[in-house]
Amino acid sequence: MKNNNIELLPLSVEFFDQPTLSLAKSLLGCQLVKLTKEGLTAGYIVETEAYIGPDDRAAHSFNHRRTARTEVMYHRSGLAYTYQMHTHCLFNVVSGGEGKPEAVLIRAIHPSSGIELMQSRRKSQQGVNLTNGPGKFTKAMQITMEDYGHLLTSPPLYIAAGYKPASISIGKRIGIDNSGEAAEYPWRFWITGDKFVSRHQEADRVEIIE
DNA sequence: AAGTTGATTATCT
DNA sequence: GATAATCAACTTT
Repeated sequence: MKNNNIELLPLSVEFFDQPTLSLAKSLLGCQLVKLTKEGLTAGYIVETEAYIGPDDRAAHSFNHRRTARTEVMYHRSGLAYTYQMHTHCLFNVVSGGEGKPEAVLIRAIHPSSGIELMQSRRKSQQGVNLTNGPGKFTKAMQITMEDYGHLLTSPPLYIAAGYKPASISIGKRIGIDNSGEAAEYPWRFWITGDKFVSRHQEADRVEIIE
């Protein structure tokens, strides 16, 4: 068995030029590709969350907190925003365009290429635990702070076309209990029924794609 | 000095 | 499968 990656070509930068909520949905089913010296890893994006600052209390850019850390959120759509959370690195796609600090957090991927390499990076885990969480797939794909600010249209890290999900579930975001009413916004999107989704909560709504 | 989440392991069902 | 306890780093003020 081998992994052929013939079709893993980057999407053009225009893809990222759409409203954040729309982009969060459009990213579902796309592939996230990371190229390293050890080889290529890729996976279908199966879970995303939209963060729409400065009015979104859960966003790092809430209240226009423009700092060294959030700086990249104020720039062009399609850049990578990575941030460190204790031992984990979390990965976001910048959206909203120049001057609007918005982003889409990628929470889970479904491996498509380089699975053996991912497993070697996460020895103790197998099956869905390989990549079913925002800190898990970054480790499996070796996405780090070095990717901060990288435009996602070229190696070593980019978004490629994937497949069109049959059904998208929509619900509340995860892990933002302290964010007031922002915690209720239905800004989490996942591919209905995919095993690699990080948490199985009830959807507020399910959209069937034609 | 305070604020910020997710991964892992263990335990019990 | 679900839940609870525990562990770990960096950014901003």
